[in-house]
Amino acid sequence: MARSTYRHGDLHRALIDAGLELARESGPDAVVLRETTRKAQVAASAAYRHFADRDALVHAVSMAAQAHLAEAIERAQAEELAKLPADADDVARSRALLRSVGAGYLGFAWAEPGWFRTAFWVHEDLRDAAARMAAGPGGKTPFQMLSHALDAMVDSGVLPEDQRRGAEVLAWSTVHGMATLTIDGPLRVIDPATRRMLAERLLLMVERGL
Amino acid sequence: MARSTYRHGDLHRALIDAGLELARESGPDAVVLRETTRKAQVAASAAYRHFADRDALVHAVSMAAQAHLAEAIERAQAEELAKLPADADDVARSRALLRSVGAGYLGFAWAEPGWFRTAFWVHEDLRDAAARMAAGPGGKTPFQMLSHALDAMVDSGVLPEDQRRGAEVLAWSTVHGMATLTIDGPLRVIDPATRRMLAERLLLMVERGL
DNA sequence: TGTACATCAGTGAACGCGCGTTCACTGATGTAC
DNA sequence: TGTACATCAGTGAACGCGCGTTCACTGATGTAC
Repeated sequence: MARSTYRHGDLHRALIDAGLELARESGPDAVVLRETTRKAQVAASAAYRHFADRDALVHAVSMAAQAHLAEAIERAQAEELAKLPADADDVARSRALLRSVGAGYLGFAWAEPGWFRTAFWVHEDLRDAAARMAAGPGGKTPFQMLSHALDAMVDSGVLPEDQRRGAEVLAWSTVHGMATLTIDGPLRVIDPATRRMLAERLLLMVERGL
Repeated sequence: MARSTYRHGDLHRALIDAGLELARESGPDAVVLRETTRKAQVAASAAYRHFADRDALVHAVSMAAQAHLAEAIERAQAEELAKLPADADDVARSRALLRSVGAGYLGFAWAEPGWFRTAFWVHEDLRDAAARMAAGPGGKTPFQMLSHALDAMVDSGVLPEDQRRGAEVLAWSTVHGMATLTIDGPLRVIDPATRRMLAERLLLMVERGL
């Protein structure tokens, strides 16, 4: 009896991909070990050659989802900068940089709510551990892109230097809250057009408020 | 054989209370039907006299958690207003009103993270249904208290009338994001003193940004 | 190049678990006479 | 006031379920000679 799938090639990757597919639909709870191995066409126990337990698998899927988020922000940033007139000054550039981080973040949450939720899944046992998010192809985490944009705003003089410290947390809180309230929370009833408009105003508020 | 607990008195309420105790520790997932009935010292099947299924029970517990949140905000508001000098003008009063909504919200999230998470639990089958949160003893939901504070800011002239529409969503997003990032998310490593300071700045940012 | 052998990735049967839910029951309580 | 009876809140045994995890195994692959 031929066992063509005996050596899989890259089961580690295949399991993460299967997990991503499951997570995409509804979030991290959908990454059930048995379902994931089923999707990868492999015995359930095979997962234990690559992950210590289910939590380790979900953690890996979460990291992959974080990378997708980072990539989405990179893409939004590139697009926003490309739209800028060639003679745009540093003020306009730094503003565009910051706004595109927020817009990319919200765009990802709305386009891929399952992945967005998965990216923020936290391993029970790691509740207290330092949390560092995964980077995109460009090598930066969302937090680092946000930091960079804020630095640019200080350089261009839009953001007073004494307001710089901790500004990441304020900006991040704002868009993260809108994301969670509108995909899972009580504001999920807001239609896409309205929430896009609200996102615009939210980003303006951050710019002015910082 | 005496069955002293045959008629319970108010099992409906007792199950919600048991659920609240379980939810307090770690959130809505801890409200397991069998565990809840065990805590209420009753057979598991007894729950079905009061709730259609587990989801209905968790929903009831969620509403109770929402009421706790609303009450915490009411309390924060009363305290903040009491601290105001007697000759404070409407500007100061409306500002205090808004800030205390945010402060009460964040204070509750930090003091009772399990309940906070439970308050935002969403019934799978009700994902698309209109979501209305529960009110506190004062009869107002958190959203209504926020609305009222924003109205007061318009009346006192701090908030331009043309910025009033949708301002609830912007303000709410901001504090909700900080709450979720700091209790569950990547910012959970921030120590209580630092996050209190950041909350101060966050509320200032909202005031200025709106 | 051919053969013997060690490695170890994936198998599949089995396990115990706690869960949500059902169902026929029982007996405390309220009510009608 | 006393008795018969209907009601229905809570019982407890039973169900099937899918889960995560374990374990002895097998056979494809790489390597040493």
